[in-house]
Amino acid sequence: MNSLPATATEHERLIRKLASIAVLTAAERDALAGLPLRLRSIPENTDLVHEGETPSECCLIVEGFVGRYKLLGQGQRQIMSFHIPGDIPDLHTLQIRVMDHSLGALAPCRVAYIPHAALTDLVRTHPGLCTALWRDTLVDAAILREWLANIGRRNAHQRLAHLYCEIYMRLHAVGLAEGRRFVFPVTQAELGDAQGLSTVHINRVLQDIRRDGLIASDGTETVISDWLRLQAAGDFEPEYLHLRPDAGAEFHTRSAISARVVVGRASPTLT
Amino acid sequence: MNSLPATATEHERLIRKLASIAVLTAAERDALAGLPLRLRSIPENTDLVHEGETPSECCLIVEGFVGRYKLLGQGQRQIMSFHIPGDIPDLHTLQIRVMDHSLGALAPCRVAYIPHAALTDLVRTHPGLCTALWRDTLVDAAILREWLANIGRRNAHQRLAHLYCEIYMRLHAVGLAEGRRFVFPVTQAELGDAQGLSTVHINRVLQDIRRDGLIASDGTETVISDWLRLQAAGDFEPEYLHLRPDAGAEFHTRSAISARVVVGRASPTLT
DNA sequence: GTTGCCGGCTTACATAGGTTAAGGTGCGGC
DNA sequence: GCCGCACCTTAACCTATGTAAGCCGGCAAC
Repeated sequence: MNSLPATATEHERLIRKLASIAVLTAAERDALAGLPLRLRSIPENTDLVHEGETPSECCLIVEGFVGRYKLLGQGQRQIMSFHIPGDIPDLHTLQIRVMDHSLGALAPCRVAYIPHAALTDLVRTHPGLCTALWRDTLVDAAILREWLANIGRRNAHQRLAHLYCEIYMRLHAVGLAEGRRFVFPVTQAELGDAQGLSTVHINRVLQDIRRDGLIASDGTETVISDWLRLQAAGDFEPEYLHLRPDAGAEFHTRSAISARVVVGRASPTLT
Repeated sequence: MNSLPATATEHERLIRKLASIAVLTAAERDALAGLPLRLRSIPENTDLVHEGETPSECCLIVEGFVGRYKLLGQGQRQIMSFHIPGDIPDLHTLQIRVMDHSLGALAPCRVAYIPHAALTDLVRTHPGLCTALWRDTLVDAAILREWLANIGRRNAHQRLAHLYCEIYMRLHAVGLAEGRRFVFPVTQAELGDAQGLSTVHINRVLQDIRRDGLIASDGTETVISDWLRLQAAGDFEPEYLHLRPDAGAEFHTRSAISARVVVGRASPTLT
């Protein structure tokens, strides 16, 4: 339950996300800002939606961290994507009614539910938003393809390095990274289920990567210690994220980040 | 080059495919039948489109077999999907201009190119087709998710069994399987690149699967010898394909298939 | 303050699948 | 009728990663 008042910030999350992958007109931003939202808090390790359901609303993640996963025959779990604030991980239910997988909160979340009807109205009256939302589902698929390549053809060290690069860039693009620092509240077991590895091996490799000075973590936050070497280690090339060239720039002015940057001379440019 | 005359059959392929995942009105079928197509023959091992390009047409596969792949840093290749006649594997370029991967002919193909402009007109005038095409890209993504689970969490035997189940059902749904028999013109090296395995291991496992009497092949054609055990071996559940319940039924009347069914008492029902 | 649990960490051992290399087969080209 | 080239097959050996088990520290519940 836990109903919270809907303030502008929830809509802002969505607008930021869509603006990171598409150009939005003022009218389109207004239309998005007018969407009816029903807010809820979701505790950790709870499903937002699960396999087999045919929801009549979509979930906009406002705060927290969500994983898309399937449970397989032998009790194994495969996590197929991570979702961050601004994402609508079940947007596809607009077109494909029945969920073929589940969405679970990996950290405590605030979620805004949007009725399907409101979204279908929106895309009917604003073809540009139809394009933007379709595009969003396609970017999701592009990320999925990269994950497939990651798991299919890269070794454990490359996989993890690649994943950290991706998460960092996506958080950065919606203003959720400060310098090279961000929170990524995922257990080693979850990393294993996402990467097709055992938690023991995740632990081994994570330690290697930290020992090599590529990433560091102080409890809740993760820091990229050497962005260039991390990209090289992960064979990472960000084109597949299809971010607009300046995505996230507005959240990362010199003054905005200087306050909390702690490690290194982290510059906000991403090359 | 090799321009061929456009007959009704090319449009029919597309209509069959979309009808397998969505309900089409007569007007929508007509609109699809009116699409301008530019036909070409593509030899084996040739790219239809490749990474980095920004095509202004989409490719409808009329005949043959296409693979979507990426080349990774160390010269490895990951095949991310197989595409069959009726598919438009680069439909996403309508919304995301630049290709982040390549499409290559795994067998000699006949391909019909459709100008982006014709498709954007189509979706503007026929919202139902916009829905159907969006849905098509989402079904593609659903298949991709299943592949991720396959590669991430299943062993080589399960992966291959699962793949054969999927290919069979997809071909069946568009009328390209005869009983339990179909052509799947893919080398063991390509299977390896699709499944994240070496070709040596593909060979080992394929022989096991044949020895166990799950599939058989007589040169160019593949036969599913034991559909129930193959599904069990692959932990296969077809919901993720989001096929309409009767997809393919019209191509598989009793008389239509009985002529060429050879192995077992292959019945066309899929349970 | 104690208890219990979860998440991180370690170790010892086991195996699925990779690598390399070589021989076989069929087929299109000359 | 032979050559060369894809593709398949087999073998020997190796290693990345899995499995099973247990320890430790922190934190929430009582």
